[in-house]
Amino acid sequence: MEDVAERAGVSAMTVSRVLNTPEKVRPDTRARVLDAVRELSYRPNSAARSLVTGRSGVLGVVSFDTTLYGPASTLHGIEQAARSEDYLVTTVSVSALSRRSIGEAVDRLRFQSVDGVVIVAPHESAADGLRHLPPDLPAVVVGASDDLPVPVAAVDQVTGAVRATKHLLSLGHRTVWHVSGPQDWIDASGRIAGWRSVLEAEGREIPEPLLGDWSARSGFEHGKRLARDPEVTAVFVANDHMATGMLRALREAGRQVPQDVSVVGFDDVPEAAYLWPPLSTVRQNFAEVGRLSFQLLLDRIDGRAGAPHRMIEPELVVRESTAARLPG
Amino acid sequence: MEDVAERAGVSAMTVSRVLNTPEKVRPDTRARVLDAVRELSYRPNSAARSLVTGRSGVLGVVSFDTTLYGPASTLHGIEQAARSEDYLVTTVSVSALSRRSIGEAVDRLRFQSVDGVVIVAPHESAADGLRHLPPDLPAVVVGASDDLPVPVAAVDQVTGAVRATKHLLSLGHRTVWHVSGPQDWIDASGRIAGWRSVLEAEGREIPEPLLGDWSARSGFEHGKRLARDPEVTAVFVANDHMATGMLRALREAGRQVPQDVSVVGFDDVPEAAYLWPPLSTVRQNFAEVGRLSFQLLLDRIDGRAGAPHRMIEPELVVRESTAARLPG
DNA sequence: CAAATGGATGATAGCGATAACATCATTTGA
DNA sequence: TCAAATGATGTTATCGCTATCATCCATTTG
Repeated sequence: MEDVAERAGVSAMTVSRVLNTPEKVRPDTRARVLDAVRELSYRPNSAARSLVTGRSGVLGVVSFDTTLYGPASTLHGIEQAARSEDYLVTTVSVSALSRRSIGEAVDRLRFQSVDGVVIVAPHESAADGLRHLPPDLPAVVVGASDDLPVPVAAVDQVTGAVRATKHLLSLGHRTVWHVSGPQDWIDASGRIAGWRSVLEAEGREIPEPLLGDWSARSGFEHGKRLARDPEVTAVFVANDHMATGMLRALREAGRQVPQDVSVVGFDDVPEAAYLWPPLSTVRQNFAEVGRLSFQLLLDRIDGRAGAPHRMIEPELVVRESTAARLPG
Repeated sequence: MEDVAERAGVSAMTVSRVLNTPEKVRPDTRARVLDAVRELSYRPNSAARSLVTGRSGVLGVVSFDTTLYGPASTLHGIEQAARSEDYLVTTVSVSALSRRSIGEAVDRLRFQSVDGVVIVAPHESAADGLRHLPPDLPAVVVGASDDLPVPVAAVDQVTGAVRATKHLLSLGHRTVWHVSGPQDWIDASGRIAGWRSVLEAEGREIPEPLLGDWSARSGFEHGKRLARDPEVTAVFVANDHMATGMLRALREAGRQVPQDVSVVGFDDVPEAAYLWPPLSTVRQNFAEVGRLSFQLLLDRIDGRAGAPHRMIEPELVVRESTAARLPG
C-alpha cells in the first residue's frame, strides 16, 4: 500500500480512502491512486483490514449434508444473495445435528472470525444447540421451529402438507396414507401435523404414518407394503425421493399410478416433472429461503432489528401422479 | 491474549507458543496457560494471526452450479477432507464458466486471502480462464482436460463411456444411440469419445449423438424422438437426469424398458436404483474426486511436488434398465 | 569450579490496514 | 476583508498476533 501511495504521490491513508470511501477523495487524486493500484496490481490485505475493522466480510453456514437437494439449494441461495453484498460464504457440513456438532461447527467458523452464521438445521435435536449459541455472534436459523431466540427463515411445512392432503381428498379419496420423514426432523413433523389436521377436520380415518428416512429406498420399502392393501388409493409422501421409490414399488406390484393409487411428493426436485408419471408435489422455494435468511442475518450484523421470523408458503404443483379415485 | 498471559503469570509470547508449538513449553506452564485460556474462554484472532503468518487456513472453491449433484458432492468431499486438516472452505458458485467469470471468482477469493483454490470447471470455455490463473496462488482443477499448467483431478469419462457402451453391445444390441451433454462440457465430450471409440472399434454403425443439456427435460424430448424409431434398442444417456426423462418418454410411447430398449445412464445419483426400472449407470465417485483434489492442493500449498494429475476410474453399475436384445 | 551448552521464557518489532484527530487550503458569508 | 466553515489530505496510534533475537537459569563438561 505504501508503494501505491508513493507512486500516486499521496499518503497511505488516501489510498485507503480511495478504496473504501471514494467519494471523500477529489476525483483527480482518486484517478491517480486507482492508476497506481492498477499498475502495481495491488490487492488490499483482508487480514490487516479485518484486524482493524473487526469485520471479515465472510459469513458462515452450518448445514446438514450439503449433497441433498434442499440444503444445497438453500446454500446456493445464501451464497448468491451474499455475493451481491460482497460477502463470501464459508460452509461447514455436519453429519449430525446434535448440540455438540453444531457447537463445534460454529466454533470453527468463529475461529475464522466470520461476521455471522446461518444454521441450516431442520432437526429437532439441533434446537438445543441453537439455544446455546454464543450471544455475541449474529446468527440466523433456517428451517427450525420458531420458538428460538434467533431469527428463523423457513418454508411453512404445515401449509404444504395441508395443501397436498386436501388435494388428494378433493379427488374423492376416502383418506390419505402418509410416508413421513424421520420424526425428529422439523420438516417431517410439520408435514405429519398438516396431513393429520386435514384428516381430522374432515373426520377421515387416520392411518398410522409410515416412518421413512428421506431416501428413495425407504419409499420403495413402504411402497411395497402399501401396494398390498387395496384400500390404499392415495399416498402423501414426505419428499420426492421417497416418492420416486414409492412409484417404483407400486408399479412393480401391478398398481397403476394414478389410476389405482395417487401419489403426492414434497420438494419438487428438478426431475419430478420427468418421472413416470410426472409427480404431483409441493414445491419449496429453497433459493428464496436462502435469500431471506441472508437478509435476516444482514439485519442482525448491521444492528437493524429486522423481522424475527419469515415463513414462505410452499406451492402445490399438480402433475399426473394424482387423479380422481375410480368409482368402486 | 494479554489477559490470559497475565492470569497464567507468563508473557503473551508464551501463550502464543502454547497455542502453536505446545511441545516447546514446559508441561506445567502449558497447563497453567491452558487453564487461563479456558477460564477466560479466550479465542485467538485469526485476522491478526494471518496478518503475521501470511496464511489464512481457508481454501476457496470455485464451482459451476452447486445445486447439481456432481458439484455438490465434490464440494462436500473437499470440505470433509479439508476439515481433517483444519482448513475451512469458502465457495463461490458461478453461473457461467467463462474466462471472465472464473477470473472474477478467483479474484474474490484471493481478496479474502485464501491459501489456495480448487476450481471445479468441467467446461471447455473455462480452460482459457484456467490458463491465466495467477501464478502465485496454489490452484487445482477438478474435471478439466489434463493439458493445463495446474494439477487436475478427474473421473475418467472416456473409460466410463467405454464400459457403458461395451455393456450394451455385449447384450447383443446392434449399435448404441447416445444422448450427450452439451459438447463444450469436458465430461460430455469425453463420454462421446468413449462411446464412439467402442462403436468404431467394433465396426458398428455410429448414429449421430443427440445433444442434450443435462436436464431431465432434454432427455425426455430426445426420448420421444428415439421412441419412434424401432431400430433403437440401446441408448447410452450421458447422465442420470436425462436418463430419467428418457425412461418416461419411452414408457409413454409404449416401449418397454428393458425389453424393447435398454438404457444406461451416468453418475449414479442416489435415486437411480429406485427409478422404474432401476437404472443401470456409471458411478462417479465425486466425493473421492473432492478428497483427491484437496490432497493435490495441500501438496501445492505446502510446497511439495505432488502428482500432477489424478484420474479416477468410474464403475459400471448394472441394474434392470438393460437386458439382452430380443431376437428378431 | 568456571565455562560452555541448551532449554525455557521474555522483550521488541513489525505484519498492513483504518480510526481518529490534526493540518492545511479553500470557500463562504457578514 | 477576514473569521469561520468546509473539504481534502496527512500523522499517529493501534488492532492481536508471531518472528526474531536476547536473556536467564540449570545443567553438563573439562
